[in-house]
Amino acid sequence: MVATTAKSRSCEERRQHILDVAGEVFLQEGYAAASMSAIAARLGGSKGTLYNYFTSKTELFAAYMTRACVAYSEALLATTDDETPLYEALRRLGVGFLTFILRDEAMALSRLVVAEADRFPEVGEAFYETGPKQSTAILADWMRRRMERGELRRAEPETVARQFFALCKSGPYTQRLWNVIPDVSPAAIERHIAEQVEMFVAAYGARDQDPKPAYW
Amino acid sequence: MVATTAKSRSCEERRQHILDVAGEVFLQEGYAAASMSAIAARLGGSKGTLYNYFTSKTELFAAYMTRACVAYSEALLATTDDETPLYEALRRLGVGFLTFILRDEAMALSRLVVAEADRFPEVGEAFYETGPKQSTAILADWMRRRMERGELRRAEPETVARQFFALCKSGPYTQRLWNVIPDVSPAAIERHIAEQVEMFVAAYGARDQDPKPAYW
DNA sequence: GTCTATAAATGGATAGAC
DNA sequence: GTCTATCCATTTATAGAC
Repeated sequence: MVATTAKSRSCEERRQHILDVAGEVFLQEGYAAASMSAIAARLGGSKGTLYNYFTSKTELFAAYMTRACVAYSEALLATTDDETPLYEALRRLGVGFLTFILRDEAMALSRLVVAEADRFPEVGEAFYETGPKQSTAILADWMRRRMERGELRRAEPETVARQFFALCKSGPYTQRLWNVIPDVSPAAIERHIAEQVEMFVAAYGARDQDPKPAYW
Repeated sequence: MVATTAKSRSCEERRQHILDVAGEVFLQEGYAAASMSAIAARLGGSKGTLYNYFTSKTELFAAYMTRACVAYSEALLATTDDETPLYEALRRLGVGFLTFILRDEAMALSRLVVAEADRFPEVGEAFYETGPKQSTAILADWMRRRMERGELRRAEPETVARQFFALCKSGPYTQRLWNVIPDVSPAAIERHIAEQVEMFVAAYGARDQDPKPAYW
């Protein structure tokens, strides 16, 4: 059996590899500035091959974005559990979420979605459906269980979940989006989340239960 | 005295007019897809003229963006006053802010800033310095005065201001950024802000003062 | 200063050899 | 299926007439 190079694998594998490479260029250059020539060059192949897998640049872009958005959404589910005390659980959730969306790749994807949502409505749609919508639903469920256990005041769980995410995205994340700060240290993430959890619990925490730990 | 056409005014006026027209194209097409030819065509002039005022496309873009960001920031100052009761004042602030950033032009500018902040660091910088930074400072001052009057709990005013803005930007604004909702009605704005003010006051409102009005 | 015309390069997309 | 070569439109930027 002859050894196969990375290029001559199965059709589906090669297609996925093209999406990987195209994604790098799209994330770095943006849709309009990313050229099929550049993608083919980085791929090591030719434009002809590219057009053999995708009939146009728009199709290639849409294919990459939908795949990327699905992958983006599959990371938050692991951080929610029902045993950890409220303060610590919220802190972990916030740190995990903020760390995740602050990765270079995630930032670039967010920028691309925002930039092209107008001209490619299916991109914004795919991102929302697979990312924020599911994350919010998962967190809302978690909030609802904490409410039923009397740890949080009764309120609309969806709204509460959205507010928590919004608070996490204030500060460092937003400033990174505008590129006014170069990088965010883990310590800065912890500090920011601590502030947000503080406010969140002040608003929704049940008064006589699960008090703020003494070591805070 | 001969009548002057719109084109033959003073050099500075003409320059400003070019920035107006270029801005329309940049906001609609994005930086990379906006061509100097298209701008010249919409201007009614020629590319030669364009290059007489700006030596390159990047210079034209940077000039437009810095001007646009300055204009963007001059709208929030009017809505803060110290006499209105807390609930009503926060509601007005929130509705005014959200209405402002939801305008088509403001949305397009935000998209462009986020999209190009990486490739044009001065754009993100100009936007932040003239917009969010000043807005936050103004609101923080206002929050501090409310704290001194005992209407809000003591806390870091800057942090509190950022949190309030973040809450306003959750929901409808974010969903418009991703283009998953077509438009936001004034009623939807009021409803969203009411929810956010509710949470904000629950977190920071002084317990025994300025209670939530009965008609809420 | 503003125009027309054009240069020089690059874009997306295709044809045809192998 | 993948390559080389090429078409044709469009891009940024410039040259030169008026």
